Amino acid sequence: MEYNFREIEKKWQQRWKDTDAYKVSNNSSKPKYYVLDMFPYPSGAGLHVGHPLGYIASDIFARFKRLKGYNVLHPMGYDAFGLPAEQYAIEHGIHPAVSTGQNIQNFRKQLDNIGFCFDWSREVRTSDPSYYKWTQWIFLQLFKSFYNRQTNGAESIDALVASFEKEGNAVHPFPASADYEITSFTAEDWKGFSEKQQQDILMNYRIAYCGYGEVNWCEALGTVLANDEVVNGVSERGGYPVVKKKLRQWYLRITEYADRLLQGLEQIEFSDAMKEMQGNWIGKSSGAEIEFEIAGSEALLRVYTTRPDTIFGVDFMVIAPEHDLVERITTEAQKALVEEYITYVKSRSDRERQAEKKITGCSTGAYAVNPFDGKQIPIWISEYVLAGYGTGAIMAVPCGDERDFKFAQHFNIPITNIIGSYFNGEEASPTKDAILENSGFLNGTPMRKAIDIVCDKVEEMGIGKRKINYKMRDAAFSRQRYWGEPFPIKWIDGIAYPLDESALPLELPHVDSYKPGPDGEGPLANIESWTSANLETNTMPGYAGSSWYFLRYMDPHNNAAFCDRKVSDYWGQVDLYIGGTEHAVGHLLYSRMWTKCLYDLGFIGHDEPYKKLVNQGMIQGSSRFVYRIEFIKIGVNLSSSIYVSLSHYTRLLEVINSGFSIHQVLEEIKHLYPKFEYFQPLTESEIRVTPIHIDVNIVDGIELNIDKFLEKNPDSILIKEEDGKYICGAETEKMSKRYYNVVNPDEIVNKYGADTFRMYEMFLGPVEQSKPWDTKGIEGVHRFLRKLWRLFFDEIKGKVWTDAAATDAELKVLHKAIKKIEEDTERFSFNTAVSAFMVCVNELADLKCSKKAILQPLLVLLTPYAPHVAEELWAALGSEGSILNAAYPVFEPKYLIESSKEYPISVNGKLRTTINLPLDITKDQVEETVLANDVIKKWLEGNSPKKVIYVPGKMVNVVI
RNA sequence: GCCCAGAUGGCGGAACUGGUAGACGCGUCAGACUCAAAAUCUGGUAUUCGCAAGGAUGUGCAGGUUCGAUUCCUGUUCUGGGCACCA
Repeated sequence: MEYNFREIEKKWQQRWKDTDAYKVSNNSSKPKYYVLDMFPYPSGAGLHVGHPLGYIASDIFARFKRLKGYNVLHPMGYDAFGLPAEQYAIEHGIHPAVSTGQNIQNFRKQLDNIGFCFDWSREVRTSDPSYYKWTQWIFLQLFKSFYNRQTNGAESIDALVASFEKEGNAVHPFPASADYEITSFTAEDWKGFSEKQQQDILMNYRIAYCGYGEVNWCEALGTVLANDEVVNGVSERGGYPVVKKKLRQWYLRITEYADRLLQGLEQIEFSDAMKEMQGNWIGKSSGAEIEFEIAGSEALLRVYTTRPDTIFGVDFMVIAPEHDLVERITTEAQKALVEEYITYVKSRSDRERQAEKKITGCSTGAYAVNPFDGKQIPIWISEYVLAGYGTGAIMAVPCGDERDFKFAQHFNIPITNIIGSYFNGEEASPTKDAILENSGFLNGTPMRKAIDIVCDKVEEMGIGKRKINYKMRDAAFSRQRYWGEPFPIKWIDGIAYPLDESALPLELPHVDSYKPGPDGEGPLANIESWTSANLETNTMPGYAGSSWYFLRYMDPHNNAAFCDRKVSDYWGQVDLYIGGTEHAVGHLLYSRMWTKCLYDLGFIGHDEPYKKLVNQGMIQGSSRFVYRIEFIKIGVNLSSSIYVSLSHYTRLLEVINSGFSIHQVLEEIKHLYPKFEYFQPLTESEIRVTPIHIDVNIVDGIELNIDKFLEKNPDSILIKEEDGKYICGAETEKMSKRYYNVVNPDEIVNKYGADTFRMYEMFLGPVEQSKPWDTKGIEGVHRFLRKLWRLFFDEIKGKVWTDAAATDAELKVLHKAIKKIEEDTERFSFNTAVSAFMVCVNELADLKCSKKAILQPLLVLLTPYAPHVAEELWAALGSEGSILNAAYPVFEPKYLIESSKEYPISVNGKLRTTINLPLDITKDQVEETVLANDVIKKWLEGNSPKKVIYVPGKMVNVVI
């Protein structure tokens, strides 16, 4: 009997399906455990080998917990709204619902091949009206709520209205992220306001609110572009210019939750790195907001600084180019320059503005006045100051800040040194340890003390106040797109009204065209019936549905609520959440915020969604390149189909980079490929050798499969290496369709089986670690499973396992494995657990042990890792019931007790010999035994030892 | 540019709390079985000097702490992830 994995896996997958083996109940006497994967976006490229890494890990853990006696919730679904489906629709005219449905079917088939224990009866799809009904419903709750700073939580907006009617906004001043023309009003004011005014004010308090924000606008395409669709300042499609444009947008007031999101991190098990990333994203800082007078103007310049102590070192001010003041304060002389600079900045993304090393800026010609010494400070605009952070203006202290320093140097602005020898004139020093100099009344004061002194002073003078600032901004929550949840909002006379909850779901209407609507609006603006009903034409972003899906799994078919409170109280937090770090600051923050909102409003009983998070590494693709020679003539690419092998590429690159004439380069090519002919005019054009991604599946290692390549690219000329091979370049990149480096798990499952695939993905390395995909080595895992099989069945003899009693040596092997595998599984060290299985089976094979008493518990250990073969062999042993419900074996210490151990003995840290010592030996006895040893005596060379270091169970070191 | 992480043989990786660096697997070399191949089994395999016994070197790079550092500290290089409309 052979190990026929294809038959076995098919059989058990069918059996599990037929018996609903993985269906989970919301009622159980067992303790609960919730294992969740970040659900996938069902892309057209299908599942690639990177997806299952996390799924296999969570599957192993879910199965492990089940064997340990827990009621385990382990669901799966699809994050089905998103841009790619819409782009596909624009290009191919296929409705996103259709293509997404097909992709989901494909994903499901691929997932099923791997033998996961998902409870598919709980599947969710965010694009399904029965699901997004509740996304819309939750949005309405956020719209109808405000953040009460008195009680630190979300509350009904009705309570706010009641307070306004009684005492104006004295108790509830505008939130930090509000933007309204007045800052305070009385009860009388409120009652006198028009409906529109009242609603505008309320909008500034709502947790889900409407405001104005900048988007990437592409005039040529008439549409808003995602950052992803903008490459080097132009649209990815077509290469058209992209500029910033202000549009009406929905937002979530996540800034009000900044502190709670920060504090919440302390109670949850995220990695320190993850907590740090979230903390940095929130970016809490304390400092002061200070107002500077502007010479010859009524206007005041408000800056935020974390270092008020350096106020005498301010040599210039920088305000964001889009700052309101720019227009008011720019002098006549500077106007033209400033306008030119602003046009330049408009074409640049926030990222570029901060990343570029190039220093740019422009003086406004205006001067601010230092409130303490009256010094006139020039005001500049520069792209490195962003309008969205702080007040959009900074006071620049070049001796203390590197970027300010470089700016001052570049524009020849004189630098005041206030930190004495900490500043050497070569580079800035952000020290807080200096004693202040050149600082008026602060001279001689340590910087740390000066911070408070200046804060007190500005508050006393009424020109500023202490302020806590957050880097985090409110979350943009609308897209000018089709394929997303419609907002349940109606606009009447410029006022947003929520739809009645009974009208939900507000279904996404069919459109004839996915093209954008007028004035940057989304495709919904093209629908007559939609606009005439005054419905909001924006849709929600991709993260809307994923911000609460973990709750829907608990109660997926509930039509009366997003999740019954009793059910969410039973399952509570996700005990283990597995997913990539790429979601560190997006999804993970948003879902934490939604959870807190739902908690505040009393809909659920916990305010952090995830108890523990494990970040799986990314399985990267290993891309392959061929190198094409291209001739460029006045912007026209004269296409060639000559591809050079890697070493020639390196050589040509060298020639081109060292400034040789095109003629010489062409000669070089001719040298490689004598048949190469070129026309004289080419000598006036430019030549390039461009790496081009090719399908990894037609490359063997780094050697191109020339036949397959020529099949796809006929008429190509390949300039090969001397040995006749064409060698490709290689690079590690994200696995993606666009890089042609996607490896499909189906092929591997088909060749080696799901169990081998599962164990191999785990064996590759730690789950948390990123690594490029490589099938080298999968044979070893497959061999292990066949070896295990042979402990049960022989090709000739058939059944070889017996009922004989196990020996102590055999029990020792088993119990060692139980201990190691259980520990490793518990701490997510699945790769070492797989190794432990291999060691165990090798040892059993050496002992020729085929005894049921040993093999049966071993199979239970194996179930989470290789469930199909474990079930099959379990049944073969004539065991009762399904192995899925077996009890996890308990390791017995008595089989692992050792009386003595071989210790390494070192002299001064150098290993010299080993000695067998009893485990219960005392420190003194160790010293005595070791010093009496002949080898050690020799190494001591008559010296008396200074001390003997004995680490029980580990080693002994003699120091002389 | 900013934030986070990683770097160990020919390759993937192990070393859990500062204590024998290289478990386990791949590859490779040698051998057994075989007419032969596949499969399977046995042994070797960090580098270097040596016939050997044995020695020296060795965890990206440069330093530091320690009897002892892959592990801790400082600096640095490279690679990967994120940077607010990809998901």
